[in-house]
Amino acid sequence: MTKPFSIAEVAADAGVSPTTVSHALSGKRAVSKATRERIQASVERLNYRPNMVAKGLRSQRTNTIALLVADITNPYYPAVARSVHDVLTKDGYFAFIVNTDGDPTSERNALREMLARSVDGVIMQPMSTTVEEMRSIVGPAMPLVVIGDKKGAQDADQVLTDDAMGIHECMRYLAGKGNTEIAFISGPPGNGPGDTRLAAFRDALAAVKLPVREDWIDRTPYTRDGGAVAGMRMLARAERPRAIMCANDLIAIGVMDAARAANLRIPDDIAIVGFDNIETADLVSPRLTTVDNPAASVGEACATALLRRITDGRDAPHQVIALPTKLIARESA
Amino acid sequence: MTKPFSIAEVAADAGVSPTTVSHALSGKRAVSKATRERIQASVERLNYRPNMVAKGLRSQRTNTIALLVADITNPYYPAVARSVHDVLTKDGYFAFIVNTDGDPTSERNALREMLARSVDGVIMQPMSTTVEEMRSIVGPAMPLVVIGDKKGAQDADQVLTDDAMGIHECMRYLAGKGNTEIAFISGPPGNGPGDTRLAAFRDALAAVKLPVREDWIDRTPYTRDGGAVAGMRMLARAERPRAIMCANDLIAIGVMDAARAANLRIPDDIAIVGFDNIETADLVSPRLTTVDNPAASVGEACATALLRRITDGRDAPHQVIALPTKLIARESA
DNA sequence: GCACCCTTGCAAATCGATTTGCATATCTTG
DNA sequence: CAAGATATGCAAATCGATTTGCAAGGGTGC
Repeated sequence: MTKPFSIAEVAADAGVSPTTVSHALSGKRAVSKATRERIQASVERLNYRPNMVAKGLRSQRTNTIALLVADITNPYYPAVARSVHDVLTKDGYFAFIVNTDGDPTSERNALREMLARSVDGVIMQPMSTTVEEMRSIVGPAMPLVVIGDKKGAQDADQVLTDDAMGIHECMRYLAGKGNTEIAFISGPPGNGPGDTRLAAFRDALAAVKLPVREDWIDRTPYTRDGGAVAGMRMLARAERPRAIMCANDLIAIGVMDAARAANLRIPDDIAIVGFDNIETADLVSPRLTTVDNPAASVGEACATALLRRITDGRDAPHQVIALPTKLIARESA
Repeated sequence: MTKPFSIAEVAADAGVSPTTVSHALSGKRAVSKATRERIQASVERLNYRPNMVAKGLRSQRTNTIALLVADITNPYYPAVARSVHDVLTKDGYFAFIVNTDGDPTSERNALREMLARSVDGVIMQPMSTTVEEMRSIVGPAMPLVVIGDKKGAQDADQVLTDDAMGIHECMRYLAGKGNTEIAFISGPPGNGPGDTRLAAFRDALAAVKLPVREDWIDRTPYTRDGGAVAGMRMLARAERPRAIMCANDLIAIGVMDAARAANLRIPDDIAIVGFDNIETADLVSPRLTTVDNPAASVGEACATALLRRITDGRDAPHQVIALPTKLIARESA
């Protein structure tokens, strides 16, 4: 065969109508044992599987969801994607994974494309788009789970990590070791995790009674290269901080590159801490002190919340799932 | 609105028939300028986008492909996935990414599921399934690009890396440094890259006139943990090799863990080399000597080949794209 | 033996977009 | 100005599965 068999062919083969085949397979209406077995035999012989596109059109359910991330190349996202995948697969769902690069236009386009594809739901970590804008694109009925943005909880279910918790712990740790001159390198401004973490950083510094120096706050793309560039910028300042916290581990690794290039010892000359605790953080040298972001739990929570929203419908109460973060003290700070 | 608008609603709004809207949008039949503009205005006002599910059912083209990988958590795959994504997006395609864990049942199920979803094509790195079996599942018409398996080129387009090239170079390098006792830790047996690489290893040893010791050949899952386990096993042998080549970088990193745990210095006591050259390879300490597997080029080649196959149809000549690999000599060997 | 119910099966409508066949309106051209 | 060509629009069929409404066959009870 050059094309999968249709229900009509199964019906013909079994000598019944397509209706009966459908009922026999779905069990929505009784079908005599004899007929059912005959149909079953035909199904197996022809290797029939219902066409999900047709099914999706009729039932308005595609068993498909969208996972929108900034860049799958950042190891944090595969970890999320993997547990999302594992939860979904059990229920027969599959995911489109789309990279948006955190770009507002890409984010919106991706949302529109996914809507046009009738996905049953969307999981997204917005970088440049507010939850309200997202909602306005996908319409009020689309199940939507947003990673890590407390704002807009009325427009979407939320899975948020308590970034402030880990960052406070981190600042206490740094201050406890005598660090008073601490910089922060965040991601690009917008609606991404960098903003949340920067805000938490400001709070945390205040909590340990340290001043915030605006000239020690920088922003750069969430990549190793971005970190290297911002790191060089930071370390080239006339007054240079003694510690740098970064919005994610990739930036921190880039800053380590910059520190090495500037012949600075880590952590003696410059302490560096990251955020996420990606696998690599434990592998670099010196091993990166960072805040653990439980990617697998985030993914699992997102997928579970989304599936629940899909089955419960839009009137079910909003879900807000908060996950803890914690400092992982290693060698870089 | 609680649901996207349909072509019928656009037609009603513009005061024409759905047919005319379709023709106006596709340009397959002339539509007077006035009508066309009126339709365009309605489209924009209602924010109409054609329903891809309906379109897919009618046209038998979903603008969707499947990317089947063993485990998206292995950094090699995100690198491939990213360039696949970038090529596809330009042409309005999106990808399901499915993890198979290299398990034969999962691989087959995934193929069947993707077939049922009418994807326009499949990119897969098979681990336990032959190309022939894959072809028998998806049928003769499905565009299929396989990563790295020379066998079965009559059943699918191929993107293969010349693993033997890098491995020969590596053995020459190792032998040149005086290593004569070299082990190989491969992946699970089946149809995956480990088999190809192990075969190349045997050839390469012979080429540098070194004997192959069967007790220095082991197999383990393609993960860091797998590498750690096999590494411990290997290093606990009465006669222990002086160098270990691994089927991928993750295994190599696990072997480094094992070496450290056994208080062995790398590379002095035990040289370790990996395969893939994932980002992390350059970050671990000591920096991992490995064979570069050009993931981005692989992804790009896969996506390009698949799109071409989709547009050219199944009678177009088979594509076999070979990409070079090369030794990246760093510190671990 | 009649009425009623339950089981089982089918025809037809539906989801939304595309496309073919047909019909009308407009335009050329000799 | 007649006739053929061209432009433009619509109704209906189609893709494949689901589901509703209808009907026939079989069985039961009184």
